[in-house]
Amino acid sequence: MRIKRRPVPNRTAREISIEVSRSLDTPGLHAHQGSNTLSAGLSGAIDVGHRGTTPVFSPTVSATVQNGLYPTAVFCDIPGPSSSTDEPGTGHGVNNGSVSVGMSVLPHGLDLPVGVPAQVYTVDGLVSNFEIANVVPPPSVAARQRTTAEDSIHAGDVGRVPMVLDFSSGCVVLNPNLAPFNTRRGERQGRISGSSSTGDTDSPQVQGPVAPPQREGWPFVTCLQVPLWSIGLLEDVTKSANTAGHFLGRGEEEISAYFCSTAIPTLLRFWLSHFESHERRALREPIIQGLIGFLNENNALVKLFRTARDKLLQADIPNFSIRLFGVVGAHQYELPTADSVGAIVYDGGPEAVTDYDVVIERHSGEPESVNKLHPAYMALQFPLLFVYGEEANSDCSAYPHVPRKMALITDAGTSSKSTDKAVVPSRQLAYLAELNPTDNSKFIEVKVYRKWTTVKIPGFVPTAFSCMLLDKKGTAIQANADIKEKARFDHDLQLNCVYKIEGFGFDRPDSWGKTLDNDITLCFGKYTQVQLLQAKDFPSHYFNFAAFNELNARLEKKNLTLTDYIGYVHNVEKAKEYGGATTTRVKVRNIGIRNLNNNVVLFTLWNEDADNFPEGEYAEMKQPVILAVSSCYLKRYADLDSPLISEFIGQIQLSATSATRYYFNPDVPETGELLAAYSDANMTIPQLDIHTERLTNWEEERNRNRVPLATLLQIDPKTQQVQEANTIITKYCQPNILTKFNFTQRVLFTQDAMILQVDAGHDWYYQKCDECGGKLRYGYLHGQCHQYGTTPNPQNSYCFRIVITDGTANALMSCFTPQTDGLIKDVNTLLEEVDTKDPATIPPAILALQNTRHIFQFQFATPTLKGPPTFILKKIMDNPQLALLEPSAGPSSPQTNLPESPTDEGSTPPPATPTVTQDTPAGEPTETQHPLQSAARKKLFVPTTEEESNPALKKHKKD
DNA sequence: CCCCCCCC
Repeated sequence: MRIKRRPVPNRTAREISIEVSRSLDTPGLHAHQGSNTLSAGLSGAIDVGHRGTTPVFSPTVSATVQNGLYPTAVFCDIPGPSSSTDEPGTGHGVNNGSVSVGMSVLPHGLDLPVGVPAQVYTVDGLVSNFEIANVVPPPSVAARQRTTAEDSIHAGDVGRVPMVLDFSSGCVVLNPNLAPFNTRRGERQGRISGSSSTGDTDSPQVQGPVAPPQREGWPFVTCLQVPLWSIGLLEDVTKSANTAGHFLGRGEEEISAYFCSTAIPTLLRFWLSHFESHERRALREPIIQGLIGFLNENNALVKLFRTARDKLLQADIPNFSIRLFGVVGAHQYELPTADSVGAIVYDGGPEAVTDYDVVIERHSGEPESVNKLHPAYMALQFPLLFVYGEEANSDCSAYPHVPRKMALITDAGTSSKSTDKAVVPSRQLAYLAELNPTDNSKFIEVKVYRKWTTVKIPGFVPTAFSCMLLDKKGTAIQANADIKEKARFDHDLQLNCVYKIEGFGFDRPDSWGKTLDNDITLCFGKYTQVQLLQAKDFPSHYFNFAAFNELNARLEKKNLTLTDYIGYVHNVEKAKEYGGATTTRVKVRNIGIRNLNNNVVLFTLWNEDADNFPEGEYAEMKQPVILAVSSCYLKRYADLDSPLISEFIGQIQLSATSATRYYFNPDVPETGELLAAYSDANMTIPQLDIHTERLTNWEEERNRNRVPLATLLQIDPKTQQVQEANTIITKYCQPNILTKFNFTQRVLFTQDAMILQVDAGHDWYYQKCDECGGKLRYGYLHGQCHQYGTTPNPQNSYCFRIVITDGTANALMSCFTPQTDGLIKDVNTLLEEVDTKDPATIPPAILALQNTRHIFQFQFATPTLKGPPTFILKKIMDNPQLALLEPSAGPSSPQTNLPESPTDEGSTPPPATPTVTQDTPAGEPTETQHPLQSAARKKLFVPTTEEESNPALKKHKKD
């Protein structure tokens, strides 16, 4: 039953209770005299705060008072017969105007004034007032049984048997002398409205619960009003959280009939566990047995559920359940009239739900529909033990049945007696893993590890204060508080401080945005107590890192548990702003996180987080920087402009959420692993300081990426896939420099190197199609890129290969036109000079390049299956003037030519792919091709291998 | 109560 309630301070409660008393006079209530039932004997508890409203008290109270034997309910400040019937002889009747109903469980001191309410605080800030009733001052032990036994209704029977429990003697006695009250049986109404206020003025006046119960002089009071469903739940939940969860859905709870008397011993044991030993001693076994027996025999709800169980066991009633309906609004403090609560038979069909509020089947067999708001249901909310509110606040909706607190809070300062006695059952320390939603007797000592504001989307409206807490064992749990409490908890719970926390509730985590994998979230509320500790030895971090290869599965599984990830900071982009006045304005900052296998995933920070990334701090840090990110939302981010296949499919993105926090070089084992691996790599292979941006300064440009050839050659030559090649390359690159990583084509290196040799085994020139750049083979038509009837205009191009050395290693480099400008004269000029046009015969002018030294700018050719990487000459940088005229295919002006022509011969240079190979001219950097670049790339960023095998992909330009 | 993570 979930009822949203507001805290009601005593003063307010007092005021409200007056209204209640009026409503209690309504015939609708008194027509059912059994209304006393639920509170009979063990009842009479005044539930104020628990429901956040006003005391409710049953006719039992009146009866008791009238009887004069026991001071129970006294409604002061409220004119009414009840007050006047309070007999002086009781000596306890009036106590500061409070209502006293309940039962003392004090082992001694039973001369304490009765009628002093106990006030208990629920986790959500509600105040529950419980009072003592049926207290039997020792040595008298008495109880009265109602004299009227006319009621054939089971539930009603119960209610009219006030029970007196004398804990000092251990006796449980029915009080036969207790005058029946409310004996007038109201005509059964087909429909009972709990809120009705009409008619039936004949009903005995019931004194409205009134006085806001105030605690005075009672060190400890409790109430034995037990919601039987709570009893059931107590056990049920213990046995099976699932059952309990189902059981307590929202609003209306379907309750299995399983629990009846069997749960009671459990309850009592549970209850007893909260007493001090000396108190417990007084609660001797006979008493317990008596309680059990009493509840079994007399509690209307026990009967109700027993009836339900019996019904359920009847095979001919297939669709049977009990429904307890939530009571909301002003009706919640109305008097329980338990005799109207029979077995609640519910047909199970949709019509049954809509056509009736509740269908009650009495033992007599007569069905009766009852308004959902009928106060009978309030009886179900009267807790015996769970004085802190099974209901608790609405934030803790998932476990409304779970008692939030067990401790009764007394006001020691005003206590006239027994102030030295411990009146608040103390909680015990529990580790987070030991917490149980059914147990509120624990406190925790935790470090505030993270805190954030949970938001609701769309709109990102703040809904809660949230934090993640760590205990000493390293277990983590999330705690939430209503957004209204944010300021307080934000202040009281400081990051990385340790606190003792008690008085919290439990909830199920939201299915989305789960930060943790566990099934419990703590609920903090108004009465959550926080105490700063000077504790040490708390773990510094809690992560549940996903591996790179797990990300996809998590993504596809729609696993809404947020993801933690760790790796090297690969690169940090600047924050970019998108959108504008007409759309959504958003700031984005992407950070590449690379793992040990050189897989890079994107970590995205949004808006303020994007702005607040500590760029300066990061820049100061020693490389490499390990970055651990937490609670990220996994998604795919399709960068349609990216030439990488993986990005077309959609690169996996770790999108920051409000719960996300990130940590540089966190003190976790993974950081050590990453750093160790990085060091290993450093020892064997020096880091490449790669600059992807073209430098405008010539001198800088010609010195850009001066990576020793020996280093470059260490790059795994077996790499075939573009992506793999990229990651291999990035492995040797300094983090935080590369933002895109299709380096195969893009990264330009420079080196001062000597030409050792010209490869004589390779043609030195070829005829290149002017349209596609493909090789024109002598004697073969090349019509695939020319309209029929047009004449190809082949151009000659160098394609000789040279072996260069920088002193560290030798490398093979292919030289195509026009990138050989500056190295050798134009190919056509040379052709006119040579004696033979045979491309296999290397002209002397080319051989003369041997043993000359130059500044080469070059890039990787497409990795080959075998052998070390080869390179493509991009530019001779000996001479600045020449170079300035050269177009470039560097990263800032990516290669754009998409030459076609099938690679019918792998060793010949028909440049058929956009990828550079040692046999392929690495660019056709004519400016006119640029407009085609983007579209072409979008269509064509497929693997080289696939492209080569699929001629259809190679269409271009002519379209 | 549902809705459920922003960007190119």
